[in-house]
Amino acid sequence: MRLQPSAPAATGGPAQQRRSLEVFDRLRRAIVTGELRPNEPLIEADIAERMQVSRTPVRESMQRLSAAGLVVPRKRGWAVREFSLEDVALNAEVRAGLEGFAAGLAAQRATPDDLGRLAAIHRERLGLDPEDEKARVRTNRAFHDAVIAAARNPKLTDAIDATGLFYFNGDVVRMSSAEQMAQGNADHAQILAALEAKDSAAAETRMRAHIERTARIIRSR
Amino acid sequence: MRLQPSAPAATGGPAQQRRSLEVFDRLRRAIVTGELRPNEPLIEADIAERMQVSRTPVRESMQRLSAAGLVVPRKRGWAVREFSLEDVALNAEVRAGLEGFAAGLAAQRATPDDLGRLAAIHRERLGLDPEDEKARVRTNRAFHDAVIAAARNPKLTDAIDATGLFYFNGDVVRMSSAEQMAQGNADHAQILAALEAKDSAAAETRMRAHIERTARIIRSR
DNA sequence: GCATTCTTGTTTGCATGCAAACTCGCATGC
DNA sequence: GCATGCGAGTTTGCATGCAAACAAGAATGC
Repeated sequence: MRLQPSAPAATGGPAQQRRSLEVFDRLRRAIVTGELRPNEPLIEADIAERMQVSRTPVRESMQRLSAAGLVVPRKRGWAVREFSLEDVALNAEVRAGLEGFAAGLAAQRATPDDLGRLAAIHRERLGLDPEDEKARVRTNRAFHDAVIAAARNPKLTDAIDATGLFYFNGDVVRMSSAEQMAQGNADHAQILAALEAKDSAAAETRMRAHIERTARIIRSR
Repeated sequence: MRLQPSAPAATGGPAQQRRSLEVFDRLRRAIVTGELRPNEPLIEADIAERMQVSRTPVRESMQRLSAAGLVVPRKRGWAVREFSLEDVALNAEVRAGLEGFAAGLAAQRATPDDLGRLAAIHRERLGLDPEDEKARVRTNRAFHDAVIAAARNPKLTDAIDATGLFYFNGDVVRMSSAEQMAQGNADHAQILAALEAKDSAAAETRMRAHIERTARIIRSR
């Protein structure tokens, strides 16, 4: 997940809300990695002590986490939001629509540079050791991000980021089998071809189908 | 804009974060209506006094406003985010993609009830006094909301809500002329027909075109 | 024995206190 | 005249205080 636009510059920033944002980030990470289990109640004083801050930054980060949909209000305080398989599938559907749309725009707007970058990522991916899970996830992300960036609409990028994730409380959904990886690469190749041909409709259709395939894999687990 | 999912039940709720959420809501309204001008710095103590609360709920609501993209961090504190015409146009593009996608899903999933509701809204709209600006805005919203609801994907609904609005700092973009209203109604009729025919592709295409038309009107102002 | 009220401890929501960071005007030096 | 440095006044970021809401168990009534 890309960081909120309000994240301060990495270095030399005004150190504005340092504690508050760090708490936000640590909690976010803890939730999406599953370290904090779904429905686990979040005790302010507890978190504050563990992170060596007062309750104030903890409370402020709760507001952000709530806005991001990662925690939900309880009668008293907050609890970790539970992401069900159904949630993930619904998200995947939205993402299919959004990323498909982005691919369609990218077909119209991608510069030769964009296309070169995409082709390079794709080539790297083809040469990958199938056992290297990390590299597979990274290059897959890179491919999708590059397509989204080529759509040249920052609002669209935000919207896609906001849908979040292909994980639910820590269990990353992965294209585990070798065939699935081959299928994914074939999809990417088709998408890339459509972008290079500036065929907007094809790019959209193929990206949508590519993500819907992933959604189906999730549903069938 | 629909309220955050974390909004408490209207009555009898646990009165949880009453002040904090009220401040959020009042500020949100003040920003989108333009009462608070773009780039206006937001002084905590000032707002707190005006709203008769302490700085704490003000600060908490800032976190939410920031997450919603309505305020941006300054070197010191926060300022009202400026929505440029360009921002609105980019948003409209995203919305065209999302609502088009929603219409496509709605064509597959709308119940007879959904279709009845939509037809009723459409009929009401046709009989409207063209001078009744409020009713036009309201029924237009109702039509779009009904289509979105028929897509039966709450995440999609959230994503559409999050893109926000057709206003920028208070200036609602309206289909001002009579022709524009007629054109809008003709679009709606076509969309409705596609939904009734369960023609997903047509519903998507027409909804997308309908919103892109609005975007073009915005751009040309 | 079961339900109901009372009691006590926890945890929140909000207010306030305080030091540090920044702003801006003014004075001083060149 | 322009730049640089200093100091008073804001305004923030975070810590802490406090009363009210809630939860859970003990005591009481039936």
